Amino acid sequence: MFDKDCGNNQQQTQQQVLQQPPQVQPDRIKLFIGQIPRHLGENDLKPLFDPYGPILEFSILRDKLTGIHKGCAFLTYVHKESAILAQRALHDKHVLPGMNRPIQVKPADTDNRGEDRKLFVGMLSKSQKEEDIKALFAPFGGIEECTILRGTDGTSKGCAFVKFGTHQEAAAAINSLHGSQTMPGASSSLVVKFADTEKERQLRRMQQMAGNMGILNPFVFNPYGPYPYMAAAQQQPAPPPPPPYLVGLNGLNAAAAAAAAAAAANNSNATPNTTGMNGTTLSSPAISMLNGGQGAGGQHNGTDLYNGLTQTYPAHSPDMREQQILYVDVLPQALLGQGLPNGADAAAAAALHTAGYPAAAAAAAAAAAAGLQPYPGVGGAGIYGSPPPMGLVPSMGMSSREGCSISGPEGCNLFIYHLPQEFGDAELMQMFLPFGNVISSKVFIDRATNQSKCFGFVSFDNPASAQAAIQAMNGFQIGMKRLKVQLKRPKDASRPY
DNA sequence: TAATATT
Repeated sequence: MFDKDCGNNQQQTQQQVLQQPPQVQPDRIKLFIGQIPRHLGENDLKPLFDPYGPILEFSILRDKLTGIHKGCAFLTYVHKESAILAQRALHDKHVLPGMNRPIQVKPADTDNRGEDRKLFVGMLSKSQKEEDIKALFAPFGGIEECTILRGTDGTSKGCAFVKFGTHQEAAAAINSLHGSQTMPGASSSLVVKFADTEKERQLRRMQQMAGNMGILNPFVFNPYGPYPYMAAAQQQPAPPPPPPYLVGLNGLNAAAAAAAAAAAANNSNATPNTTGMNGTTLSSPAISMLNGGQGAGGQHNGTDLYNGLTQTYPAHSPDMREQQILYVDVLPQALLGQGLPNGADAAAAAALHTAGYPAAAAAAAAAAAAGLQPYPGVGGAGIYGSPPPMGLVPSMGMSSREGCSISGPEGCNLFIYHLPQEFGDAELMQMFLPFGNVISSKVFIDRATNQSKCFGFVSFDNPASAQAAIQAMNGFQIGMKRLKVQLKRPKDASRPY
């Protein structure tokens, strides 16, 4: 049958022949090969694919910068029929050594990666199988793929991906099925929506990491505050220079960002059963790679009080939306070897960073290293401007688990809900210092578990600062949660029961 | 309730 095709090609015009050499079928199929062990190269795998016909092109996908094996490949046979044979013979049929899922052999997705026709389905029963999901979605169109997400033990995670042939079919399924029913054992009605795009996934990972890692620096992170608001509202004569501890913090953030980004980008390199976090030291390539990245508006050198290394911190741009990149000259050596997330593929962080994910970089920058040493001064006299009024400074002897806090005047005291679990009084204070003199910060601690209850109080010495903080920080996203920042009600009104 | 990856 191949002879017949060659014959057809010979009948084409001279120009067509030049564009399309006769031995290559114009309708050849490029296959995507997945679940390839990362230690296998092209030559190791060729024997697997050779039996189905002559191969036109076969290449393992590798990271552009690092050359790291991505665990997948593209394969094009000379003949379309070979591709069909190979897919039929191999797809989902073998588990390559070291993998825990079978090899994938299927037509490669093109530019949009099929994302516009791929659905995420949530709130499924754990007992539902691929066939059940297919049956549910079949009325809306042709299903190209249906995958239930499972843990390594094979149990369903209660969600799935379903890929239709067209965007319209997928949309129809959403319209009819989303919220239409509640599956047995599910906590709410069926969720049917378009799957996250690759960028959204990156962001999600970053945010999760930011949330997991705790301390967050609104100076770097929050694209809409606090400065723009403060400038607009003229609550403060001028943005204060970054206090020394924030210079250090930015360095920490940058290092954490490098690590976070590396870990995120590194997911593709993780061996099965391994998550993104391990104790690997942030490797030196991170430093050199990140040195190449210049953040918009970031340039000034400062001296880190911890280690004396040169640092950079954001300039006081009137619009913090400009400041979405990492500001790094030199990562603090003190961070290296502190059990940051896997930085082994740190160059990938740079890749993420330079490949059009400024928001991801910013989100990554929001994550700061665990083990941050509070700068002497946090928790004491005000970092900015004049010290708080006498008698309002939290006593050094006050235990952070006592749950009491000092109130400022009415209109100056904030309730903060949905704090990250890791936040203590000091982190809470750091987060609100940009808005004025924080005279007290208190995270509530559960006595039984010694864990944060994820809410707390912050008090300022004036209502304008409190309002500025609400404006900038209410709704501020940390990880999967959003802060809720409200005025605390006066004492006499705060006893509803 | 979010993943093994798509030049």
